[in-house]
Amino acid sequence: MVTIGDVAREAGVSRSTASYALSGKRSISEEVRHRVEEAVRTLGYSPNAGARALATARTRTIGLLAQFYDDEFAPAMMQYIQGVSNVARDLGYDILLVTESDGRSALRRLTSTRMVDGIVLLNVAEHDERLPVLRAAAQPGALVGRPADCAGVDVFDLDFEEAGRQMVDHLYDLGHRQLLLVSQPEHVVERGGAYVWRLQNAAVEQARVRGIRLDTAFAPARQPEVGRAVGELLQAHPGVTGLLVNNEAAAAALPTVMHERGLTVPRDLSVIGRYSDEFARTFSLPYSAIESAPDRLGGMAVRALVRRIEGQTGHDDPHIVHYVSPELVDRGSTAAPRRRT
Amino acid sequence: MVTIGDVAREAGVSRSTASYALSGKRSISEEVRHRVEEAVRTLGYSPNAGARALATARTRTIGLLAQFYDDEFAPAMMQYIQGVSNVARDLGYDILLVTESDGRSALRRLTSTRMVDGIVLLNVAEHDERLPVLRAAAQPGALVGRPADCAGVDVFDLDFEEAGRQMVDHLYDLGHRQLLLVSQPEHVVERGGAYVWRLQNAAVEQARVRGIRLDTAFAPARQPEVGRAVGELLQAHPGVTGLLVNNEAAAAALPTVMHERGLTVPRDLSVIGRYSDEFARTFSLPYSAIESAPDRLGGMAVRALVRRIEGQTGHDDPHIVHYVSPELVDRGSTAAPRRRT
DNA sequence: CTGAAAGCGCTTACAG
DNA sequence: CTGAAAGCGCTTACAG
Repeated sequence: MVTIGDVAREAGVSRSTASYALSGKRSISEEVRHRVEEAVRTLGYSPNAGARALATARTRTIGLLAQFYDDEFAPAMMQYIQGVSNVARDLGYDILLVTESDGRSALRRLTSTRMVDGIVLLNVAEHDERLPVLRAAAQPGALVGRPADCAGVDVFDLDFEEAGRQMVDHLYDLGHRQLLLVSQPEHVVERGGAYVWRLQNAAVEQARVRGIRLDTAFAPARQPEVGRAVGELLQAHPGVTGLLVNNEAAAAALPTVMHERGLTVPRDLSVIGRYSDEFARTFSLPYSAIESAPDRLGGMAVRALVRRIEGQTGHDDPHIVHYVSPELVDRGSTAAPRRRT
Repeated sequence: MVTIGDVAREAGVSRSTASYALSGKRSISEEVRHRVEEAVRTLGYSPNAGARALATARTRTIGLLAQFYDDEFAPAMMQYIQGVSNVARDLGYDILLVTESDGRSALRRLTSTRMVDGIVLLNVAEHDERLPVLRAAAQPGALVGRPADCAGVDVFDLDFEEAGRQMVDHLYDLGHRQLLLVSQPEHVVERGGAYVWRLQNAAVEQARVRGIRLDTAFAPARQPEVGRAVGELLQAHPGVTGLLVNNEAAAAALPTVMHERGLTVPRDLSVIGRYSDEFARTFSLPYSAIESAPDRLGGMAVRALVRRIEGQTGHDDPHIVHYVSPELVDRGSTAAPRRRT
């Protein structure tokens, strides 16, 4: 292994000079800098990450904690990871990806051993058990998803309340008066997936404000159960003209369900979902949807995190709680209802 | 930050004794070991990863290089990553996930700075440009996917030739005499996705051996283009009674295509794919398929890699090239053909 | 069974 | 503008 000592010898300077020549942290004569760079090239030197981490107390690595729950739809997760990963790289950081089920011990391991300079948490629950660990850690943290208590971390999330209102109003404005909202499985809510009821509560309230009817239901997150469940829901709610889908698996199953029941969108039913454009493409979903912007949210979280790591955000600067405003991507799956209820 | 020095002082022993007490690398009196463990607990000590890496020349981290190509189906990738990640954790390793498009420079960065003890490569191409870098590195490497030259690395892949033969024979045995194989987009092949033509060549050859007709076609990897393409293919091949699908996106699009054309499986068409069971569930695919076993392959790669890292495999021990035998998961989508050609 | 010391490969005040 | 030295927090031969 070639070390900075080898480089220094080859260039005929001291190790400190070699180090400074490479970091640029103090002025170096043009000639020496050149000799050092030359030596680096001929020897094929690159600094040892562990040694540098030890000396600087920085690893240039970010811990990314993601969990793949059986009742959450895996393809939807992937995009958050990609968003985080891409932006991190742009900022010069690598990603330590942890997917183990015991997030608390994983988080403790990464932070207490100083493997990482900061933490990004995905699948954040209302009362996330990883949060106390994260707050106790020396490293800063950024979350995608909003917990009940946002103290001590930067938080980024879609504005699910606004999303719920927007979905209701969009259909209301078209003339719909009887709606059905299909959410993630109840189990997600119980685990603390607060966004589910955040969207739902806001939708229910908005329906009340508008004076229209909105029924709500949970549906499984796995195929093929979800398809069957959605079919049964449509059957049980014959008067519904507008369907809101806050459940990726249900959205993915919907084309088949509609086919089977001989229904056409938006002629027989207006549909509006909540998922990303990438997700829509992957599953060929022809439904208008509130864009969930996973890559954008992941990227924002990393950027805020790196700002804290690098001290551009003061240690006492207030933490951010940022809501991304929902945007409706129109794919033509909504129209005025054919029949009035 | 609490160091091993603090632990030693608290326990009233030397730093080396504290270290040995924790590592168990030499015998320690029961009493001292107890005092050290007590000190660790009261101080909340955990070793600094960078310092340990520097002293031991081991990071207990594995680099995982994955690329998300536009023309490969992202949900299919995810499972390899999960397989690698889960097994790595079981073996006590963390995963540094790299998804950047320039795999060569990423690989160089990870290996030359000694951030990782070994490398797992996904999306391996026939002439993968990352391989020369990997061979030149000090760390061992394991691949999921077989390149033309397997020297210097451990290789794990599905036996795509056997898969092709098996798919043909399965339909042949049922009485089919006119088949169509839909593969990944030609672009994947051009980039070096050799498994595509490996399966195809073997299928073509097997059809020749059996004396039956097998047409081949490429299809896009994105929705909705792939659905349209598959529909047109079925139209252009009216005599076909058996469809082989080596293209995840095409498989995912198929239910809709069949619906649109009013075709029933297996009454009007027998279908056999090549994808994982998890993938089948995610997309509700009712088609029998050769299991692509992504988690198993990923896990095998990590296990072999760790064996090399930890020196259980000698440096000169021959490298492994392991083919997983294809297994057909029967979902009832094949039957004897209704009409003879 | 235990301790004092060297060394892993960097960075960065301190001195000139 | 440059060098000698200390220090980051570990592990592990060396000595007893």
